[in-house]
Amino acid sequence: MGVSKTHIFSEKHNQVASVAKVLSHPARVAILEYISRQEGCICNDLVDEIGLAQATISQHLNEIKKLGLIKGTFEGKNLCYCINQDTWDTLQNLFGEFFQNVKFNCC
Amino acid sequence: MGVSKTHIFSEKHNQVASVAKVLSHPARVAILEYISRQEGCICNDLVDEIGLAQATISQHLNEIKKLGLIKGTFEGKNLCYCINQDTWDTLQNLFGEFFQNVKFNCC
DNA sequence: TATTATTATCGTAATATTGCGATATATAAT
DNA sequence: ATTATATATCGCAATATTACGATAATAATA
Repeated sequence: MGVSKTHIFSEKHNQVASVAKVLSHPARVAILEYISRQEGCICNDLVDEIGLAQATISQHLNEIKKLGLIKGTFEGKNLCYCINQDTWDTLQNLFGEFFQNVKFNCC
Repeated sequence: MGVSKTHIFSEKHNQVASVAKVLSHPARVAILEYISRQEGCICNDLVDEIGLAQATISQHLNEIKKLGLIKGTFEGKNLCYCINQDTWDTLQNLFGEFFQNVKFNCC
């Protein structure tokens, strides 16, 4: 049928999956790292840096934004995206805990 | 066009994305946690535990296996899946580093 | 070797993702 | 207000993922 049955899984498992989904495309991983290296990055730079069309970059940015991992503010006529530290910490912990728990419980 | 341009990204970024992809479905997150809680788990248990068809569980297991996160051995007539500690550690580090680096570099 | 139980694979339908060109919207400067 | 530049959204085509029933393969036991 092709439609994920998210309702049969726990809140936690769905959360981990949601975070992972955003990181499951190399473009988004690259975007996040690039943003973190700049002090505020400009979307147009990303188009050159990453090598995908502007529309595609915008789409990827939107998926990252939906998770709350980045926030953008206008500086002059450019949009400056920045890592949202609070969300980042939360998701890092969520993920770290999952990895640690599974490892800890393992046979 | 709908085909990911993995070749334009760095090895590291593709690796992170590959790991994340496996964790990007709640069923696989749930499977990994369940396996870690048992000492060796049986695939048939998973069908009851998770609530997806046997064929679907098998598919998900295969994707986890392709990453090397689990290994299965036969015990009696049942397949016992176990977390592959080595791979787990490696991927945990890969992921942890990415999270940490981005946070560290952030404005 | 036949039987039974477990797991994997095949085929297929539904849905989701990726990518891009075209176009719309938004902001700054003129 | 008009123009120029930056970013977002729309529409579409190609491909990938998810799920399942049916069936094949595998392993233990009778």
